[in-house]
Amino acid sequence: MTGPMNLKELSLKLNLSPTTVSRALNGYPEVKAATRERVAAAAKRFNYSPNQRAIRLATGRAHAVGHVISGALQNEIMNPIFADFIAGAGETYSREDFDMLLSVVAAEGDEAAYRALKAKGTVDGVIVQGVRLDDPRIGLLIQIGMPFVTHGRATGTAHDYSWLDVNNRRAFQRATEFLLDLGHRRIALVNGLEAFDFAIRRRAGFTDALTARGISTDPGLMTSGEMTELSGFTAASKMLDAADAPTAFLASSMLSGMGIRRAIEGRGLAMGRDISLIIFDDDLSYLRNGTDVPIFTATRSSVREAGKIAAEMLLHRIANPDSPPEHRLLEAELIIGQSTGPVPVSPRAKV
Amino acid sequence: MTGPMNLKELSLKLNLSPTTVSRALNGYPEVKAATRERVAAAAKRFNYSPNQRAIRLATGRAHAVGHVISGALQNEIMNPIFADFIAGAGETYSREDFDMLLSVVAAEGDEAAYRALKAKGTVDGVIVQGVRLDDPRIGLLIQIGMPFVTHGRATGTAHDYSWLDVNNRRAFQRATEFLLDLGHRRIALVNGLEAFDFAIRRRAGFTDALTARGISTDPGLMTSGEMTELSGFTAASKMLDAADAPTAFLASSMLSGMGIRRAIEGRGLAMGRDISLIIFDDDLSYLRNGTDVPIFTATRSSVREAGKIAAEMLLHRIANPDSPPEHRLLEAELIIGQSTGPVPVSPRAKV
DNA sequence: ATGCGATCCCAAACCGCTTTGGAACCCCGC
DNA sequence: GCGGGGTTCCAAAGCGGTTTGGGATCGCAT
Repeated sequence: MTGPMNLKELSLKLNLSPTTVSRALNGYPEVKAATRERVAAAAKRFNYSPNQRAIRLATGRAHAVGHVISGALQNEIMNPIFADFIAGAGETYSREDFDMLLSVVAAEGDEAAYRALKAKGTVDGVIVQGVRLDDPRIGLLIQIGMPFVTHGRATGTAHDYSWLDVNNRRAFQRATEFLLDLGHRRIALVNGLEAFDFAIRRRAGFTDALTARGISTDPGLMTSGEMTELSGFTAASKMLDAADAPTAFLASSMLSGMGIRRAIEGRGLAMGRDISLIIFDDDLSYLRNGTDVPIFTATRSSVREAGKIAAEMLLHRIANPDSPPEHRLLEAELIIGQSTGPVPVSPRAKV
Repeated sequence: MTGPMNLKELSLKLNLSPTTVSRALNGYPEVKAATRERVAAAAKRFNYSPNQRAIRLATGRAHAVGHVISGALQNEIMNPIFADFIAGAGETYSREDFDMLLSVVAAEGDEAAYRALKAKGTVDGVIVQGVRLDDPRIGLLIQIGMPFVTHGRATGTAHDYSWLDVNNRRAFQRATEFLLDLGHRRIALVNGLEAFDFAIRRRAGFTDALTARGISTDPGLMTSGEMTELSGFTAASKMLDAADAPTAFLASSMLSGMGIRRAIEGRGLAMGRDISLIIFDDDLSYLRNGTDVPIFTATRSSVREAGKIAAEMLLHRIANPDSPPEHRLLEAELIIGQSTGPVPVSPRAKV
């Protein structure tokens, strides 16, 4: 016995055929209960675990799903969000005993990557992250017949497909309304890159809330960029130094929110008193919004949980390829922290 | 022709045996150049790409490597570092056409995960991240005969094994010396969790430099914890408010450094003038240390690059299982930014 | 012509599992 | 005592490649 125990050896020891042993272990009905137990016991005793490579060839299924991380996303803030999303999805996969394949490909190499996954047969389906406006990947995956679920919707796509998304529009609408209710009128939006669909929806929610109250949107109060601490800092700095500065900010991420806080405090102002701030909190496992009491007022939705659910949807889709596409829209909750307060009565002193 | 083209079909079209076609495509010498070209052309024309499942079974190799993310690491700052490391490793894998398997397992479930990877034969080797003191995984992997490379060394292990590490000790020693040369004498260390080996080495480098100059280490100036913004903030706040506060900080991560900066600036002090700060910069793709000019003085070593190299080492190891273990020690470079300066002549006013 | 080593190609075994199409056996009713 | 219907098991044919062990064919020296 050189290599690990295999089916044939095991069946020899049991004086059974490989067929029966296989069936016993896989729960097929045509095997006597007593035999099944005998087989199970032997399998455990000899530490038998079936060779996945053989199973995959025999069944024609990869028992694995792929996540393609394209270069376009590597350099952006998506990265830490990806990490948590993947961790969440990974939980589902281990529970269901699926493998997770990560493909890191150069920018614009994603189409080839999906085609390769299909041709080589290494995965049964894929999860698409970082969805853009009218994302071409959706059409491609439908065309090559690869099951998939997206995290985020693609505005402008005619196809029907399975997606999981957080209600970004509603989240930012509520956050804006909350600030309006506190008396704020000059509210700034520090958005993520508006090449991504989620950012567009967030802006829509923001402007929705403003126009509903008859407040005109000011282009000088809306920026879009990578969601980093530095970009948040520079965007907020510029706005705070301008005439008619905003009294409140709405930030698309925790990291840019941290930059905005620095800009606020660097001007001798107090966050939550002089200037209010609401962030979108992806509930990242290493970027907690405070320990007990939340620091930032935030619209929160766990991206890790999203990963978990998206993976479940995909596995369901793989098991039932002909079922109609599913859609899941998660609502973000509004968490009241210490970064918001009523608009100051007297306009703050200019710096 | 229902499914994708396979070897047999292709060989029929070419009037060749599957053997010859296989050999032609895989570059074996016993096939005439003309035939080889004919085969290659046909393969391309019919869009043939060999079924990975079949290759894996036939060759007995998985052509994949695994990364096990254990629960112990999911919640900590390791996470974003992991992400970049994995992205780097992923580059190597795609270049070499290997698959990367990510297993997310519950805390303490990692041993079982490694055993399962071995038994099921889904990977040819693994990369071990987040190495701890005398890490038990090293012995385990040697015992079950799974090729591996670690990112970080495990002090206290008797085994010889392949590792890649950054010279953490030297990096922190140099950083400390740099601060000493600037005249600082009260230097604080805000370290990562000292359950991890890298943190222990960093502390060693720190104390090495101090004692070499005859400065005694002050336990009140050394903390260890998760490398988050908040933990950096609280640690620095406490130290700055104490009598005999430090004039300089050495932080184990960008994130905790950002927290320290906030504590400094929140006290009306200027970073780089009143208080100096050096961070360890993992050069994370979404946490850049400034765009043009570095913000923080830092010891920098790209964790992404480390991932790339570690993956290369592992693939080499898989291809040459009997080669002796390799060791790679990367040196961090000292980047001078705006967060350090000579110690202030007059002790700063107490807050 | 004959022998002989290269060169080029092929038939068939094999990797370790699943799955199809029976076979053997038993129980039962008529 | 025999046909029919369950139950329980098995032999063998895949899955789609790789790899072993030759078999032709050819050029060339003998």
